[in-house]
Amino acid sequence: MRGAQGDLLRLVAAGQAESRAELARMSGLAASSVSLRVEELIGTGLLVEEGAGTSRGGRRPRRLRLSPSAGVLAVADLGAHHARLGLLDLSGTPLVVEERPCDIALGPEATMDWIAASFEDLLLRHGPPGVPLRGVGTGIPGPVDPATGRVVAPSRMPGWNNFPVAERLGSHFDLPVLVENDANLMAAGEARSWPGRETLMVLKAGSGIGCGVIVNGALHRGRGAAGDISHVRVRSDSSVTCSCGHLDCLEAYASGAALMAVLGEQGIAVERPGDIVALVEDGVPEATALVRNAGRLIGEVLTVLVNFLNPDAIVVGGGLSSAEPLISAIRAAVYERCLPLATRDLEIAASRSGPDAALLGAGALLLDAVLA
Amino acid sequence: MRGAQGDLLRLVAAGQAESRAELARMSGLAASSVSLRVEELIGTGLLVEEGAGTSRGGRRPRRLRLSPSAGVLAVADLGAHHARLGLLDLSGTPLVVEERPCDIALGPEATMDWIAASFEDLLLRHGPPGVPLRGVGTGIPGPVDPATGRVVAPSRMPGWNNFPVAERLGSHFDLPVLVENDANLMAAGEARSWPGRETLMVLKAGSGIGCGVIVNGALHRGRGAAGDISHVRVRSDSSVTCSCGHLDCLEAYASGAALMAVLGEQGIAVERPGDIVALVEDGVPEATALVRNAGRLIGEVLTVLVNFLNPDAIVVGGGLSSAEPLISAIRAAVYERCLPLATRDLEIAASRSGPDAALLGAGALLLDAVLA
DNA sequence: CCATCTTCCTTCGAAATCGAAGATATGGCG
DNA sequence: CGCCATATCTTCGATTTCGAAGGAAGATGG
Repeated sequence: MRGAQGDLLRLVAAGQAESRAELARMSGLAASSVSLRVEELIGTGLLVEEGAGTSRGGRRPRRLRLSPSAGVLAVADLGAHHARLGLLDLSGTPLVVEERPCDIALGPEATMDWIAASFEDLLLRHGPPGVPLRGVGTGIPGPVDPATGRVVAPSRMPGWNNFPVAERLGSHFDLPVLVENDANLMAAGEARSWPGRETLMVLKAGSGIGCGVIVNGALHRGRGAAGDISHVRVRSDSSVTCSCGHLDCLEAYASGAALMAVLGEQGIAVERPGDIVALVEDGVPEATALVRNAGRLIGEVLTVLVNFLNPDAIVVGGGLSSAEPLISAIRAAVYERCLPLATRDLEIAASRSGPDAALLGAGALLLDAVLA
Repeated sequence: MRGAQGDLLRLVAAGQAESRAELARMSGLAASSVSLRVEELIGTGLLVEEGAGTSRGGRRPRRLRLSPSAGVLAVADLGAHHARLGLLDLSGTPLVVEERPCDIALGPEATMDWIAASFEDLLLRHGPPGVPLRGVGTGIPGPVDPATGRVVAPSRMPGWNNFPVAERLGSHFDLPVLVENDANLMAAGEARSWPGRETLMVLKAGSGIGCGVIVNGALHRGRGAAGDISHVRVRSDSSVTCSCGHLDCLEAYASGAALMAVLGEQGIAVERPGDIVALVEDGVPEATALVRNAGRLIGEVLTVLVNFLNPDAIVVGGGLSSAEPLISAIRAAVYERCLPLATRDLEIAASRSGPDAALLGAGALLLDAVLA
């Protein structure tokens, strides 16, 4: 699984290569070396040959796939009140995905132990017999220090500050463990749906506002908080104090939580960001206006970042992302104020990976650890 | 010069390795392979052995250096009214640097031909005899499309839009040619002075405001305009229309040109950004207040970007950077409003590479092309 | 249907790379 | 001073990787 062998498996798992010829092109190794190694990998049962692909004008390639029995990954995406949990094969294809209620206010120990137990449960009920678990990972709705796997100064996770999440989760499994910010995972998941786009900004618009950054195809972590845009000061007539102690943070105006609060004051009861989307689709004008305004504010913040980073695409995901006015308003703001060179081929679009993006991202990142 | 050989030369040139042992560690090759290749490189005259280094507790390493006769690079940093020109050896050490007046308003053809002639002149007068020219490069005070080497929509270079600068400069030399935005070159130059700091924002505060971005040790170009912060809208009571057509751009308030205009209105004549620094050092209160305010505005823009990118350091260069109040004000703004995780180990400091940063950056980037 | 081109994959000798062992050189310490 | 620990560099046989040539399988086009 080490070195060159790992590289080849990674290419196949990531869907970047499907045949020996493609592996040779992508890995830079000689075709003959690839053949040798592939033969070994088939021998050890990690790869399987699976029929022929489509010809590109010559002999048809013999398609390669990761063996379904090579292993599974258990991944989770932890939210404030729910968690999505899933099993993936090593190529990142979900075998099963479930959503279960949970409450991060119970604290990090209880929550991590609950995730571990849920993984065991999923494996028992849906894990293919005899296929080993190869890695576990979870997303966290707060900043994670990549060096230590600890949660650092989360704004809405009381009791979690500085808790060694990765260590606790890892204590249940003697395996590679991944703990990462949820927006970062979403970004890693989307990245695979945008081939050819090397630099992405992936916005997570849900109860909060998060953003994951892909630079040159790789997740940019910074010090663990990279992509944070929720505490940017927005231009506003009124004046709101954010939970972080500063004035007029984007999150205080444009997050799902902020919108729900405003709707609540107007006597329109909403429980979760998805309810806002439903209101917008039903044509409730108050909701539409709110969402459009949120999009404008987010878009104005993004203009700065688009000029600075010059991404190839801005991908909008999260519970609010299916509200069409949100994306339109973001588009309008960005295209209006950014430099022509920065917007020339910039695509601004809704998520392609859907609600499982974070789980897919966890799989993609875990794969690197597993095949290291 | 190809492949592994090039990698070893690059490591030596970049100062990342000084002995065979270090080369082995940095390159990942086996010590024996390194020895073989180094012997070859010494044989072809590209490397020379130069005395012994300091022991780290065992046998002393035999220090390796690029041969002074391996080649020279001719580099320039083009400004609005002046150009810095220099010759570097392949390890990026300047052999000679000169500043000459020039005028980009004469148009791209004349300017590029003038640069080429100046390179020839420098070589005649300062080039070591028999040492071949291995590459040429220049910085441009405007956006450069990395794919085509053309200037794209420059705000203050009339007549240059879409001109194939790299092609024109290259027509004089049958060699690798580099054309890059000036702030990007400065960033590439600073990067070598900040070992261990992988992600940098390098601010160029001169007549204009530019910024170069280093992510994971490599220059981030985006679509050619990455790092552009001059047209971010700032919070302001008054209301100024920028040359780009939008309201209240940072550049209209905090660039050297803007400061000079304000000072002019106050009857204080200044010719170039350096004069402002002199006024500040002389304790002229109007100048100090202006510079401090510019720093605050720049700092407020940087807060957004620091939260987003989580750089390891912010480096301030350019003609205004030696004005101490500028950096203090930037520091104050950033440390006040950024997330703790983002500022925990963030360093905000003046340039370490000095006025030749852009030339050094051109050398570093050219080296990659030369040793490709 | 057959010649020809393209692409995929394997074979096999040549070349590069590795890695273990040893030679060389130095600092530290009793 | 002599011995040991450490680090650098080289030697040499074993292993891996390369690359040119060729075989296999299919597309294309008369």
